[in-house]
Amino acid sequence: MWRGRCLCRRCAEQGQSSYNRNIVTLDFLGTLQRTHMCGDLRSSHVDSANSGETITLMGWVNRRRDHGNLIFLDLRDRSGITQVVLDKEIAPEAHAKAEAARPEYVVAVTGVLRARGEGLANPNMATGEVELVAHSLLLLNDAKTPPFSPAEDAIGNEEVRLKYRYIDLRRTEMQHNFALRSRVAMAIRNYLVSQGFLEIETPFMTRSTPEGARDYLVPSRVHPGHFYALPQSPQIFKQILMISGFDRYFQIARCFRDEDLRADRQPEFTQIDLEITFPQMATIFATAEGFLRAAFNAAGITLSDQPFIQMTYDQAITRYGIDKPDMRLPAMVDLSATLTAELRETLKIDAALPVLGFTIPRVGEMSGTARKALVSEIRATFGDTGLDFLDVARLRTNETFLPLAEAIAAKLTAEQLVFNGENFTTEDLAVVITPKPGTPAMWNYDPQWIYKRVGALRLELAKKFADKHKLFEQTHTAADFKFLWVTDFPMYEWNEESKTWDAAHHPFTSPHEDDIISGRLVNDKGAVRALAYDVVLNGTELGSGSIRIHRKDVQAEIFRSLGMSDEEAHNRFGFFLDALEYGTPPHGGIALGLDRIVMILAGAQSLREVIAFPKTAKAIDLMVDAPTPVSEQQLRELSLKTVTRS
RNA sequence: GGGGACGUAGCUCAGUUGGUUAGAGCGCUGCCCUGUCACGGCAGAGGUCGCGGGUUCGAGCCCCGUCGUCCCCGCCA
Repeated sequence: MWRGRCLCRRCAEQGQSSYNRNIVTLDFLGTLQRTHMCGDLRSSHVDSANSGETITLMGWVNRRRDHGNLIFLDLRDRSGITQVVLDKEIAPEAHAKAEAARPEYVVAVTGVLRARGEGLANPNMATGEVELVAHSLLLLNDAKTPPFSPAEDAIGNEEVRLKYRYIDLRRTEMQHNFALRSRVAMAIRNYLVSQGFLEIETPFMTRSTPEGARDYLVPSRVHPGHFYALPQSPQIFKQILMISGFDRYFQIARCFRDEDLRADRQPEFTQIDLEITFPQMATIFATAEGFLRAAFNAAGITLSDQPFIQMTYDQAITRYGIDKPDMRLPAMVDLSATLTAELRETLKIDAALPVLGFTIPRVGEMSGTARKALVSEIRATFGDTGLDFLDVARLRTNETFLPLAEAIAAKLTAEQLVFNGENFTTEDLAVVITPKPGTPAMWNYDPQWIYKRVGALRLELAKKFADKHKLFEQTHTAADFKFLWVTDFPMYEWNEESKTWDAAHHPFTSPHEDDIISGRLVNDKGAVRALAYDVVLNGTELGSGSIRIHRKDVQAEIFRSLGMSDEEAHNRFGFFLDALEYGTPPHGGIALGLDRIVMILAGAQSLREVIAFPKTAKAIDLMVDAPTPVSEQQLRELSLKTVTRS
């Protein structure tokens, strides 16, 4: 064995003295087969009869502890780690090879499993009762010193992790995440198939429909100047599958949206997409709840059989100030009724507007200084928004306001001060948000604006105090997961910029039948409710769906109301309008984000932890380095020319 | 498009008021070690302080610009 510095050009250039410190002679695998996985070995596998039965493990060197004539290798595969002992007296050749082994070398070990002696067991390891005494060791491959060690719990920065994703993915946590993801996806498939759903694939190369998100485009070589688009969702295809009579469709489908990213948004992501004919919302809810229970079950969590709670969009806004309420936090309460006319006068609070209160658990334990800091923080958060707040604990110290404080406390005690099974005193209440007089122009006297702004503050403060109050601590039981359905979304949203009505969901969503019959669809767009619904878990939107329009006349009316001429609608969706004319059954469905479900189940803070090869916030794949420029030749073939934008 | 945080050894980070030769832990290399399991001991290597410009006698530190990563707002039917 030649030992010395690697002299190859690459190492010389990089100055990496660490590469191949010892040039080792690598072994061939030959016909050797693995007999066990590292993480599976237990006392029951020990060769107690001394029959000499051997075990062969293969994997990566996790750690090496060299005691001279005795070397320990922690051998790792996806199942776990087993300690291998190399004793110079027992197996001198294997021992010599182990001297050359380094972390992340790939090795095969054959030997006899033995129980560790008294005091030698490691209770922190699943396999800590046993160790493999090596008779032979094969060095199947060496490894450069990795930029970070998969054996370490402390993880490096994301840039390095993403560049060397294959090393990052070796970490136990990541291995668990993807095993979990696989189990969850399988459980969902099994459930849906058992409910009579057919899995049908739809195209990736499809037609750009310039609604919603920006498309990723694919240029056509044979049709210069023409482009396919990657699907933002299989929406139209799944509706056409219903028109085609497939009755129940599902797909675990990749979707693509060219929008700015977040911790919970990737440019390509995976949806559990399904659609049924002759739908009642209850059927769709039961189906989604069914596969969610199956998915959680696959993660070892048994959810209750009770249907998820439901609330309307309006209720969500007035109680939580957001359309995806986190039910782990107490709701807001409208305290308008507790304010007498005199108090409103004294406090200069507008009689027409809501006065909202919410609790911050144990805020009463805060010191005076901390409380002051919180107060100025809230002021800063609101900025010059025309909102102000009252600190109830402060109100209690002022005789004028004592009745108000008592009234508020009484109302909150009734409705709010039991949280996570604990009772709080009114000292826990910090804030009551009131619209300040004199600056109504900023929010157009819109109560919704107040609800949403206070809702945002509620979330911010919850995050701030989350650790302190163990608000989001995971016990990994059903109690950690608060689901709900939000229904009756508005059909339209007013677009202040373009002065038009936009579809709040998508333009294939059916309005409430009542709102069609009553004529509201034409006369009072702002009041039209959609048969659209979201499923929300712990403040995260897991998915959304709707009952679709199945009548051509209704679909045409919706397109018109969105400011789309018949001609324009025909240009964009002609094929779909045609399809609607050939016997379209009522249909509806839903799509849920698989990545988000797995992220929550894994207790991860980012989708990147549950997507094997994710992209950065700027949509770059750091491992393969994509996107890249392409050759002039490729561009010419596609009849494309790049221009530099100023 | 906007706001914020970060960028110093392979990794995690420290670096005082701008002042001599930029440090620590881990990792890495060599030697020693038969019961370790985050092994230990001794010795050693390793730096374009993200990049570019400016101020200054002097810049890791101050200023301007730029690039990258992360978080948030806008955006995501």
